[in-house]
Amino acid sequence: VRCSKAMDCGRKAAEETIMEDVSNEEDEESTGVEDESEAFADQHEQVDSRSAYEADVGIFEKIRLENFMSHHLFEFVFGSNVNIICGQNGSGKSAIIAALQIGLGARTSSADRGKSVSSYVRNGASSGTIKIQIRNRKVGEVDNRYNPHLYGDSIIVERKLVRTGSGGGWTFRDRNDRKVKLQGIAPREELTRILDHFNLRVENPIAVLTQQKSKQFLSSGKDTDRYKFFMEATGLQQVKSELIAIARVKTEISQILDKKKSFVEEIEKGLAELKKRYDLAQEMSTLEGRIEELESLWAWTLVAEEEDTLEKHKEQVKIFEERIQEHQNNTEICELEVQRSRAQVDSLNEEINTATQKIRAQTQKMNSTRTELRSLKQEISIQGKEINACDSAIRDAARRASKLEDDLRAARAKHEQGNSALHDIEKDLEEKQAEKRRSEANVEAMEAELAKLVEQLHRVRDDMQGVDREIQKSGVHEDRARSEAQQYQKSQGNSLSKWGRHILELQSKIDKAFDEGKFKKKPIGPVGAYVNVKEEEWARAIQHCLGSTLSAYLVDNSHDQGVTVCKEKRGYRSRASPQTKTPLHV
DNA sequence: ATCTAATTCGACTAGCCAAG
DNA sequence: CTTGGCTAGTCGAATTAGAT
Repeated sequence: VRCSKAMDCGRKAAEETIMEDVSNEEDEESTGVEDESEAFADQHEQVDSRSAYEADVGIFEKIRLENFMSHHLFEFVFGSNVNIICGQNGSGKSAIIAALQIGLGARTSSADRGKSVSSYVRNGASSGTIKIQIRNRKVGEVDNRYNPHLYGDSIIVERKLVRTGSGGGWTFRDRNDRKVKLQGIAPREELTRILDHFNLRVENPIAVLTQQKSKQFLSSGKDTDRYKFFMEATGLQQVKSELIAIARVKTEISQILDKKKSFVEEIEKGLAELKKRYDLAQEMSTLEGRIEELESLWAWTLVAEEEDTLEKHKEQVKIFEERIQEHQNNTEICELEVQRSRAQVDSLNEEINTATQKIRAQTQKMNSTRTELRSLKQEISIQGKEINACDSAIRDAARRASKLEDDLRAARAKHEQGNSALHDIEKDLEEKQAEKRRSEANVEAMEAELAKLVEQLHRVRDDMQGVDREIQKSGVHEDRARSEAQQYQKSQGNSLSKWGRHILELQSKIDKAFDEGKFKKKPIGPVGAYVNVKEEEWARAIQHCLGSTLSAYLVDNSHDQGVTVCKEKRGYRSRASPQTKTPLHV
């Protein structure tokens, strides 16, 4: 099945190179994907053929797609200059452009064909692959190659797309389809470097003008859109955003610089402080040297003084030695005197002994006399004790007589006191009786007051019963009013008017459009009419969160999405996503 | 090679305000 | 009252590092 045509205008303007989707050939399909990979690397002979005007680096040599959009397996060798691809609608021409964009890292939104990477995987397949070969060779003296020691004459960028979850990624291969190991650089960064090196701008609308971009440029009447397109196409938008980023970085750096300056000031202050301390330390060191000198001087002065003192002491010692000699001479004379004195003492001792013997004899006589005196004193003591006993007996008799007289006086006084107490008790009794009579009168008055209070209490109870009967009557009225309100709400709930002022009119127009066959399937809505709130207290919160969605209508196919039932816009904003939410469009 | 969790970044939306 | 510009917040796709 013919898919596309490529015409190499650089070499042979009229010659056609017909490319075919190899997946649709039965015998090719049986070879499998791995065989195709080898073929991808083996076709260099075709690629190497070169005209005099072709570029040495940065042009596409070949593209290979597996399970990408409508392509099961597709491979295309580009001509060296201008290539024109043509084919019937749906044959996959745009898919090749999209593959070049997605394969070289463009955002999926810029390729116009899908929102996520997974949407580019062919229906029925779980993953897909894009392989793009870019020329990287040197011919002549100028060398514009990118990392030739890693890639050689061609760089193959491979991107794997997966349908579910993540896991897709980038792989880089050399001319011989060998995987290149990146050292310390992320795959995405490597791709950016390659694209920057070759100045490949796959998101620039001038480089790749998609159908949507061309419509935006050609048919939009708005100057802002045209200006936006101009900014993107000329790269000024990128320059502008880079300038903004640079300005931001500059501001951050100047802030850091200010901080560092203040930091330096602090350090300088610290340095001055340290210098001051250093000067002080040096001054102290000088003073310490001076102190050492003075200490040394002082020590030698002391030494000189001590030497003078020593001389003086030596002279005194000489004087003392002379005196000692004199004393020794005196001592000898004194010893002779002592010997004479001792002889005198001996004679005196003999005289003392004889006197002592005489004293002993006199002492024995005195002792016998003392014994006789002691026996006489004992006899006198016994006589004295007997006299004392007689005296104490006389005193006891006198004390008993005195006590009897006291008892007699006390008995007489007690008798007189008893008479006066009896008189006091009689007086007290009279007072108590008078007080009792007063209390009885008080009790009678209080009983009368109590009777009045009981009567008042009965009256208040009667009043309260009347009020209770009134309250019961009011409750009955309230229940009746509530049930009436519920009935009223139920009757209002059937109305669609609460979902918007124009909702009834819109509903009738939708009904009419459906009857006329404008819709494949009747739109469902308003959404709010299908929302059931289990607990009434959440109703307002839910209404607030859902907002205008409550008054929207739902369709389930792209045909019905484009149907307009009301051209004029009344009170609704149509800018956000008019075809999906604004009630006037469904 | 595959899967998961964390992070980044762009697209989208609601709300506010000013101009016509 | 409508429209358009601006901003803050949210959501989800894409990417990457790390584990298996």
